[in-house]
Amino acid sequence: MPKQAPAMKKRAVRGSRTGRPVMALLDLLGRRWTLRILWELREGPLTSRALRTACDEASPTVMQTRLSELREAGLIELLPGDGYGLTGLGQELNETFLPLHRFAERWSRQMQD
Amino acid sequence: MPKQAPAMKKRAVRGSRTGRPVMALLDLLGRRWTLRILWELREGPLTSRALRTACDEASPTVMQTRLSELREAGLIELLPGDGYGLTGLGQELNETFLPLHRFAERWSRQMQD
DNA sequence: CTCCTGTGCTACAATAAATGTAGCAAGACG
DNA sequence: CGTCTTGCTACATTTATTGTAGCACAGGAG
Repeated sequence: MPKQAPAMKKRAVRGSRTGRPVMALLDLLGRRWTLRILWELREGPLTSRALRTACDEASPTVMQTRLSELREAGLIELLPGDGYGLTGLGQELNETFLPLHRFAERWSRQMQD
Repeated sequence: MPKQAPAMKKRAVRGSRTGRPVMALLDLLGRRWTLRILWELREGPLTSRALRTACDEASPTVMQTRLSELREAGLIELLPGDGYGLTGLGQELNETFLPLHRFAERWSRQMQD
């Protein structure tokens, strides 16, 4: 079991060495399913299995990997009994993506023409 | 479904079949280097090689793949002489991510404590 | 207690994606 | 011509993701 108390010990987020936090964040968010997981949690906590179902049956391997990474990053947390939920920081990040839904609609419409 | 000209030809964006455009967008943005590319273009066009340099020497293979995908998605375009630049739609999307930089700073600070 | 069910999580082989190195054709400039 | 730089590709190696199966643990019935 990869027990690692402090965040980012063995595998730093790519770009974190550049000293530009936004690069580390972009790399973290750029991993498969990460954005989707945060998105699916926007309305409340979900169990790991409900999350897998919501994410089009993503494999449990990568799902657990992402959940660990997001927990290390302090964006989500495991609430005993309720599954996974956004932390305060995670909610803050998610609000950044709220305009994304509206944009996606416009984007999709423009792509069909 | 209406005719879709060049976009989404052989490999549809994952989630596009759900009919929820935001899923397709999240999948597209969730591919490696995609967010970073959009970010690096925020202040103006870059040639493909300058873009590779800016993106920590990402391999040309995946860089070209991403550039093609982003072009198909109508978010960037190849400006002869100036390299790659954001389209109007791409700029619009990028503005969605502007608060990300400020958030990343806060996030990084909180992670160090 | 035993038998369910659901949780978080892991092993492992197969497949898909990304990397690293090299190189191409086309255009601009000398 | 020769030498740049551009966008872009081939290909073998390495890494990430998938799919299937399963584990240990914690309630709730029965």
